[in-house]
Amino acid sequence: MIKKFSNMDYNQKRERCGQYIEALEEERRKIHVFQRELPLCLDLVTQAIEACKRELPEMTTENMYGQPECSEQTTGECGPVLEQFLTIKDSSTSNEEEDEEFDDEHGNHDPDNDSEDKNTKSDWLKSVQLWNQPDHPLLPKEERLQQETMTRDESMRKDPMVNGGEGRKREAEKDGGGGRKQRRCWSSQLHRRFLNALQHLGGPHVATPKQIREFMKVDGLTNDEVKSHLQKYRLHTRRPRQTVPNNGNSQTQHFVVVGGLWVPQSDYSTGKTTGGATTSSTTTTTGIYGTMAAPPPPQWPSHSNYRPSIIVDEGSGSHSEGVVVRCSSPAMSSSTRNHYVKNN
DNA sequence: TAGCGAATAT
DNA sequence: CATATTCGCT
Repeated sequence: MIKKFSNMDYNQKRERCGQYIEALEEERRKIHVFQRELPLCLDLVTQAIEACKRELPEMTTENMYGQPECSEQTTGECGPVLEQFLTIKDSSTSNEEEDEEFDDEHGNHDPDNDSEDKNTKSDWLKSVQLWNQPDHPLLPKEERLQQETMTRDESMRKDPMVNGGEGRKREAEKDGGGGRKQRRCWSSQLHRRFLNALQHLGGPHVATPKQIREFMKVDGLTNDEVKSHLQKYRLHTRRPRQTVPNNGNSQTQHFVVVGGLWVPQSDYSTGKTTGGATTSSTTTTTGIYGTMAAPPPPQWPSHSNYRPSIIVDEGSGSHSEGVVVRCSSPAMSSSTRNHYVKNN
């Protein structure tokens, strides 16, 4: 008798807890958009979720969240994350092609990052070490890896020189200017840092190569490389429109301003309860470029795969190193670089 | 001079 | 294509 009752009670409890977790997860999904503005908030919710889950070991162990935290370096303690992110592709030494993709949580498909993660096989077994500088005069220093979701697979990566050998040295100075620079391969890690930098600096059009480079804190990375990459990035993000035959589904994405942030309407409105995938990232051809936010041009192209995520505001004062605090109100464009896109 | 962006070269 | 390098400008 009693037993049965308590059992039932337990079940009820479990159910309630499950619901609670669901609710929390939903909240988390919502605020995920503001990840950069409210990192702690996100963290808190995440932790709450995890705590709840721990309490219910018996629950359908759908461990969706590997280890959501530390997705961004935002908070100060992380400090400058120096790593050897660079990778010089040496045609022959195959092993690159790394894709580690899964920085941000996996459990929920955030429409934003989603575009980035997709097409990646996320095998990242090979991963590691982007940009080997066999020279290794460079910093052996490295902080705790940030966006590593290393749970038990942290094994790899972090061994900067395990890959194919190749004893290239940087022929920088002396040489006098004969040889071209090594082709730098922007690994996804590196690119992600780049993206982060962009976000924190206010978008591809306001961040300057130098700032970006400094923000990334990737050793060995030069201004020119960043500049070049930025250029490419801008070109890609410029107008993703038209290109795709626009399959009749003129997705009128509306963006609205929330607390100074541009955000796709569908992201925070819609009372979607669980399904997550509101914005069916349609034909996001954007690939890795898609993740980025750009300052909303005077009139945003209504139907484009190009969706902004967040324009920094940088409220969290980690160590600001020249972080440009910029409010992304539509009216902002005026002042400094008022020419984003020369509307042609 | 340094930095940026665009154009151009590889 | 994705980088690298050059060029013109501020």
